Amino acid sequence: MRVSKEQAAENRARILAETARMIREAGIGGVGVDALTRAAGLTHGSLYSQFGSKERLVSEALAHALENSGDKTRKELAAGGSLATVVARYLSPAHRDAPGGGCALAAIGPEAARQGGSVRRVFTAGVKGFADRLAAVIPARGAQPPEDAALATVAALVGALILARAVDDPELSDRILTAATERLTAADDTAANNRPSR
Amino acid sequence: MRVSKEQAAENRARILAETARMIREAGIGGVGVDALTRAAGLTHGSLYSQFGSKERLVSEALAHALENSGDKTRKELAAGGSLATVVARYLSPAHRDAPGGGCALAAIGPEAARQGGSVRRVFTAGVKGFADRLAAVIPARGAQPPEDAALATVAALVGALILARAVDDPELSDRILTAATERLTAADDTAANNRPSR
DNA sequence: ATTATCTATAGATCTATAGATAATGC
DNA sequence: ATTATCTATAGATCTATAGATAATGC
Repeated sequence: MRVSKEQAAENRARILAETARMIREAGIGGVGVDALTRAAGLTHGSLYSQFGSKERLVSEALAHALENSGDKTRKELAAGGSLATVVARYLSPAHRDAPGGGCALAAIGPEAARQGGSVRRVFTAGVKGFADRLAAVIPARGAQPPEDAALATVAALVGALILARAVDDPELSDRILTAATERLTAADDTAANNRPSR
Repeated sequence: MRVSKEQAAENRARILAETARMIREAGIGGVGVDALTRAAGLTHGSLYSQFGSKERLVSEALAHALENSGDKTRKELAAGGSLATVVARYLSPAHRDAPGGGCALAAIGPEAARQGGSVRRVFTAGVKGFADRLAAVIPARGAQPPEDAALATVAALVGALILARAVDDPELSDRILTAATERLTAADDTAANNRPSR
């Protein structure tokens, strides 16, 4: 059953969107090609003519997910948001409880290290992109250049979100989020503390 | 072929040790019961009489791995080490490059959130234990109680290790480790900066 | 007699491929 | 004629169970 060019493009977009969601929810190894294509209303056979392999589909879906997250941050900052704005959203209970639409870095983290080249490439670009965006708004602190401070901040954000999701104690989970938020936004205070008080 | 009590205990210990290593290297979903038992020189059938299920084996192996890591930190601190000592080891290239013997929190992170109750329980205890150990040596900073500062530190450590392992750019990987190390050990400076200089 | 381990196997599920189908787009 | 999708299937691999085996420990 052939389908119109637009229909095919729509199908492709739907597979990508569903895959982006499902791999963040279940992990890359946690979903099979059958579940991925079925979620888009297709059969698994069609995946191979469109993407060639599961890994290629996954790397494209990962890129899709990271672009969406990047857009979110960019818009937030363009609208006058600060580092604290981004941190507050990233470490919110809402983000913790909805991994399917959230940060892919925190969703697949260690699994990414075990994937093929295309997935790792996309993941690496995602880390760089996130850090670059934060570097532009990060307050200077000590001798550390903003690029390094931004990398450390990305790591702290990802780590806190991962732990908050993994622990089975809701109170501890909340505390991880608030403690990391305080720590990351107290950077402003630190800079202020180093200046003479007014 | 029955085997002596001691032999059986040895076999059990060997399965646990191999599983602890293999799940940190490949993830929980990344190794099957056949590979796990074969690494200990047994067949997969024997696993079910000893542990009953893969999940039970995995949660015991995870506990084993986290105990070993805890011992490492405890010894370091007992020998006069500071927070900086622990951070330097945790964020060393050696730890990054040897996940099989390293921190299980960073090795299975997001996957833990998708596991059954016993695995999540052990993981949660691991996070608490690590934070407790660090809280005892963490320098006071601002209004944040040491317990919260310790949680934020654990999150930053885990996140940095995960990202350093996942990116495929060796320079970026090193920079993530050094940037996070600086950020976490600069806490001492911060406290010092808040005091009158001598 | 008990039991740790092995062998054999069931039943799912996984990725991938080959060939058929049927509608599009020339 | 081209091609997006489906059906059927191959070949691995996965977790788990049942029953046999053979040595221990009473």
